[in-house]
Amino acid sequence: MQLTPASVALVRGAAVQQVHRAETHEIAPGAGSGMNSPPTILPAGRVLFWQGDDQRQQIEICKGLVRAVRLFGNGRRQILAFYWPGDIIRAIRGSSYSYTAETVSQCELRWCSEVHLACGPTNRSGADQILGQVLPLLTAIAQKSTVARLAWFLLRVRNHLPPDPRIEGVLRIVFPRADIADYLGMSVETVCRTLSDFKTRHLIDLPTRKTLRIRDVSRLRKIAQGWSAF
Amino acid sequence: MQLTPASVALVRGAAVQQVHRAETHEIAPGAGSGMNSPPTILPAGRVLFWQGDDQRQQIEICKGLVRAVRLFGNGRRQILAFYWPGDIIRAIRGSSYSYTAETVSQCELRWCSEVHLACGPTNRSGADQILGQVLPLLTAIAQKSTVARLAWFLLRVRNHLPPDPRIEGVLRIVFPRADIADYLGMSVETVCRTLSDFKTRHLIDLPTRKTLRIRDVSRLRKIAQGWSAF
DNA sequence: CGGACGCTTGAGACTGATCAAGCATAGTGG
DNA sequence: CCACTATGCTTGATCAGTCTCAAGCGTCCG
Repeated sequence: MQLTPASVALVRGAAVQQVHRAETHEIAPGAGSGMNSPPTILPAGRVLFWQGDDQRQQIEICKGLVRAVRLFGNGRRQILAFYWPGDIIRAIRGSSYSYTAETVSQCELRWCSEVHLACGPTNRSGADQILGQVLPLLTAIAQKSTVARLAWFLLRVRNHLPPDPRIEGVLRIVFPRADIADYLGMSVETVCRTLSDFKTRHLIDLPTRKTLRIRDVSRLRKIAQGWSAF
Repeated sequence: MQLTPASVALVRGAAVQQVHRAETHEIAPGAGSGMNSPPTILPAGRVLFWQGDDQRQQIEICKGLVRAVRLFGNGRRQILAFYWPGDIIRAIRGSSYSYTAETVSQCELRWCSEVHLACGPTNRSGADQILGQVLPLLTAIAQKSTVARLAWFLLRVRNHLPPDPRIEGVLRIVFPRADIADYLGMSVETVCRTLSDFKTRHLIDLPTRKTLRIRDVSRLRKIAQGWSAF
């Protein structure tokens, strides 16, 4: 059995941290030198850093998808944000309210020193960055129905999902359904059912389980705005 | 009719901002001088600053209660945090994801320059501060039942609520039920019902509508942890 | 004293979670 | 290359939890 973070989280107490740390990615060589390290390729399901770590590096995502997640003792988790190619992860240092970063898919990453990017256009603190992600999420979860939340989510990730090379206009869904569920605060079953509903209503297509085509953006927008189911 | 922020929010578009600004508190004299201004007393329901304002001052709460809230066009709102005596509000500058600050009860406030407090023990950015409030709230709303959320809330505010001078061990609930509802993402009716349930189960007392006595902290803690109703 | 507002309780409907079963897909080893 | 298996996905049935609508009550303030 391979230990994925999700399954490991079912274990309680100190053992969690132990196993967790065992599979943490070793920081790339030369990362602390002030120069950018060369890109690193990581498979899916690897941890970049743990919540509570004193993370002083920034991580640039060249390819792939990374999720920011809070893990709880009862096996549940809350995904706070997704990071897409071009994003730079700035960790929250010295805060008990930080998060764990994991690769969702295979990733090409670049560790870089904090100083190097401090003056760039993305000059925001890690807290600022996460807050910009979490505030809309909070209001979506607190105020929208599951249907509206999922529509909102699809519109948000639409511009980030990589296109499927085989069919024009089709996007590759790089995350499992469980990630959508743990991001939007709903069950996997409801995610599936609602996606099927969207398909039935010709809002989207699901050519395969891992591909998506958005057919009616404007109607999806209307659904995403309101509370009501449809 | 008196225009409270909540009722004004029912209006749409530009008019909202207009009326809103009309009742904004005028910044205390001398606030920008680098010296602390003398304490200011404000009645309940006044706005300290608006979401999107370029707020460069910090506000120390000497007495009373302030709420951080995001207002939406459809009349809904999401309360992000409460600030209690001793707290210092650091606004989020230059971010579209900032918030509005309003007095919940009569308040004694002190405007102070940002520099003055930059080296104190509360040396955290505004984003850091809000994030520390919002992350636990997000996970509470996303993962707990309404019952667990309310128990969690009561335990959180317990140490901040001012004691009622008349009866020993009784606290004054300074916020209306609607504030609890808009903070925890539930309806006012559910807040009422759940409080009544807690009373029936001897977890709390409600001597009057505005007073509260917590009778069984440990049982309340158990309820606050789990998803299950009781 | 009257009215407005906030609080409380009830009835009903409906959303969404849970449990359960079956199916598709990708990965593995013969 | 083909079973075989593990995993993730999908759909159905059921029901608890929570919202909505509605009505009544208490309290505060003019």
